[in-house]
Amino acid sequence: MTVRVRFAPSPTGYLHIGGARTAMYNQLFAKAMGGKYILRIEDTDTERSERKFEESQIEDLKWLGITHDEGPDVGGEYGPYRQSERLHIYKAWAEKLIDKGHAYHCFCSEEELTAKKEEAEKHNLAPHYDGKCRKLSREEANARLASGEEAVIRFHAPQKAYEFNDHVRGHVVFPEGMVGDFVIMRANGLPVYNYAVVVDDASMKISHVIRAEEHLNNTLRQLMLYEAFGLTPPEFAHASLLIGSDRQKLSKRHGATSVTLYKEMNYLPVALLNYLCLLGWSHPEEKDVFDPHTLGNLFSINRFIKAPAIYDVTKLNHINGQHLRALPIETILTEVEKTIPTTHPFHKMEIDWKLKCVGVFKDKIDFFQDFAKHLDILFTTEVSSDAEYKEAIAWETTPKIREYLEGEINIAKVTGKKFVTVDDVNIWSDHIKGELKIKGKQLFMGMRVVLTHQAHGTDLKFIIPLTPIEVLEKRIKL
RNA sequence: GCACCCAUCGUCUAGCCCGGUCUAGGACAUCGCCUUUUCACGGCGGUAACCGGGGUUCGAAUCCCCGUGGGUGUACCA
Repeated sequence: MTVRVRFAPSPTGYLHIGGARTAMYNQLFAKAMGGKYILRIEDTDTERSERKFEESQIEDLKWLGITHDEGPDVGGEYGPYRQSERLHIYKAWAEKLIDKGHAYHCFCSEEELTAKKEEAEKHNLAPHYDGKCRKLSREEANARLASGEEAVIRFHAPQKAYEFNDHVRGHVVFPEGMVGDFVIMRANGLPVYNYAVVVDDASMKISHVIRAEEHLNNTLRQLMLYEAFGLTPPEFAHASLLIGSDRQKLSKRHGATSVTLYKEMNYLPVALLNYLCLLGWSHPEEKDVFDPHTLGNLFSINRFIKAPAIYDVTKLNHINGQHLRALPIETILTEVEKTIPTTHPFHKMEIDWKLKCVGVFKDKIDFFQDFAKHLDILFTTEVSSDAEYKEAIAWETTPKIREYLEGEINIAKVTGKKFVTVDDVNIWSDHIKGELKIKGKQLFMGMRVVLTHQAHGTDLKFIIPLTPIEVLEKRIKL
């Protein structure tokens, strides 16, 4: 059997991270099985659907590297891939259902329906449709339709138990009577989700449906529909839900939930994917930093976890740092430069200097934009106000260090040096140790405080050779 | 209300299907130590979990039942 899977978002907003995860699982599964991954746009909710959201979702998917084999933008032999363009199919299939007696037109008004529903709820009964219009003859229904009366098409739900084997939930049983006759075609001629999904999945030859657990209950209606059409349902895998720290389904109020936002915050797409992949699925070798795209056959549908996962950015940030550090130094430079203000002296430096600079600071950052703030130690002449700095500057040994270093820096300046070298720094500390007899904390902190105006920071051997001599000169005089 | 699903460190999880090798492993976070003394990276180590109760069994995180808690669904939304 050829594996065909799909991701079917509604273009009612930006791509949600939960959706991105589902899309990734589908694509990964298709790749592992040598199958096809299809993108279908479920835009039957005309009130909320917008083309711009479809476009932005496709763009975000592309940013994440989740590319589809068939879809509205790339075509394919099972199109169209937008539900709004498949209306004739839903209509035709609905006619088949009516012919076979599995569906019927329903003329009940909304008021009538809500009244009955409230009544049922009052008696603690399931608010199922009572089947009033089911009793209408075909002729009668057609006559009312011809007279211009509005009607929906309802599916005659069989009253019996259904069961299926879910790849992550196992054997799931839906007892008899869970749902009543439900609407499959609205009065405006548009199909309802549970129906459209079945028609599309069947006609697009979808073999496996991998989606989030919120759809588990929907499977019942879909099973009924497959049965009525005389079709074999696809295989199902309901992955656990992504939830917030309050254990509720992840939504906007939980903070950044759209992929677009992560893109704007400069997250690495591979890091987002990596983190999302691990929420509800585990690597067979227990790896936690990897590129999901390279998983290959390692991606197994058997490694989904049933329990919902709380989405928490802390670990995502760490993974982002891991992926960032693994990047070639030239790439980091390019990305980092984009985040530094254009007027910053960094941009005027030589390429070798920049590369060295990135080499020194990349281990300290999880995000490209964190780089810029580390640059202060190389350029600023401001003085730290923290207590440790004040303490070190007040030691009686510190002025001696300052005096000696001032001379050294002047010599360097006069000889035309733009930067001092690592060797210079080593010679300085040797001199201070040997001639000035200052050692230990007084030595290192003293040098640091005098040369950087800070009590803490990266190893002096790395930062001093990167600091412009004019900056050192200014600092030493203070 | 009813139906379905779920339940291992604070968080993500391994182990559960095929009971013993689990005094429950890893990662994030946190705490401590190490790396010519500071920050970071890294390394080492610590704190920290099988929801409760029954049962089956020589033996249960693993199998069964009940309870509790949480979630999802119950639309002419998807």
